[in-house]
Amino acid sequence: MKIRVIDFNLQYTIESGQFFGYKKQKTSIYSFALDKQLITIRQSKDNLFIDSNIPDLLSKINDFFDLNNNISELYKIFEKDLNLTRLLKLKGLRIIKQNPWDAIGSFIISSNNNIKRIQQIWHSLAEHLGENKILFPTPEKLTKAGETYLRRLGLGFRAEYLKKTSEIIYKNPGIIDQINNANYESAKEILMEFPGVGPKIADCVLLFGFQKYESFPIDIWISRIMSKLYFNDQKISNDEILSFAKNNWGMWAGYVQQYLYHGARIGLL
DNA sequence: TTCCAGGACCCTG
DNA sequence: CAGGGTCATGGA
Repeated sequence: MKIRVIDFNLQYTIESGQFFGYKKQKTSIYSFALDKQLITIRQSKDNLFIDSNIPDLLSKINDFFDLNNNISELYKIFEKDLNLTRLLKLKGLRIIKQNPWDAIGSFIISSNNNIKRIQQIWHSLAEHLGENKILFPTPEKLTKAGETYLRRLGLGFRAEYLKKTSEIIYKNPGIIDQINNANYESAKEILMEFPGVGPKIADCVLLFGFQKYESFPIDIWISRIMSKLYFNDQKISNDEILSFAKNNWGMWAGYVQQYLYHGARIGLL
């Protein structure tokens, strides 16, 4: 199937460290699970070519890649702020809409880890415990697998966190809806009660799993680049960065963050 | 060999 | 509240 897209870049979107459950087949050909089925996708100019027979594919692609969101407002922010003008080179990068539990589990794994190994662990979990060996395992599967099993898959100290958080959600699945229905601040508080979830991972989960676009995850890359761009390379607390992001970018803060993160990592800033 | 990775957690001063 | 050590693992 062929889908025409505007303001979308598949490579930037998939390879900007927000999503780990994909495999890159050749240059710029990706496969991942959409609606519980594996699809293969590539982009040529303004066309996406998708190998899949799942029903209602168009709306699911639009939903997953946030294609109904008009991000020209984001580009205006970049044009007005000279610190951000270079980020216009990343046009088409969008925030992927992930399954909430997938996002929680994925970013618990991300703690003090590198992207390559996060992906390795993600796929190892999927192959050993996930449905059809392609989906991120359910809370039930991870709870019953246990901490020792997860350690053998290479999770290290994160095994305890993932097991305990899985158990909480397995016993109280309604908490996902609670987070979804809560406002940003309340949702973040709920998430941070999960073992292994602090302020940064909570913000990632809220941004990538719950589409709360005002969240602004601060890792070491964001901390460094924000200090450089807006605070004269001085030491700056995360709280000050958060209020700066909220005041300047509001509901676009999450998008700005993702562009800053990817831009910093590829040496654009 | 040493250092680091999309941090969280715990303990000190 | 700020600042440090610790936690597994593998790649550079």
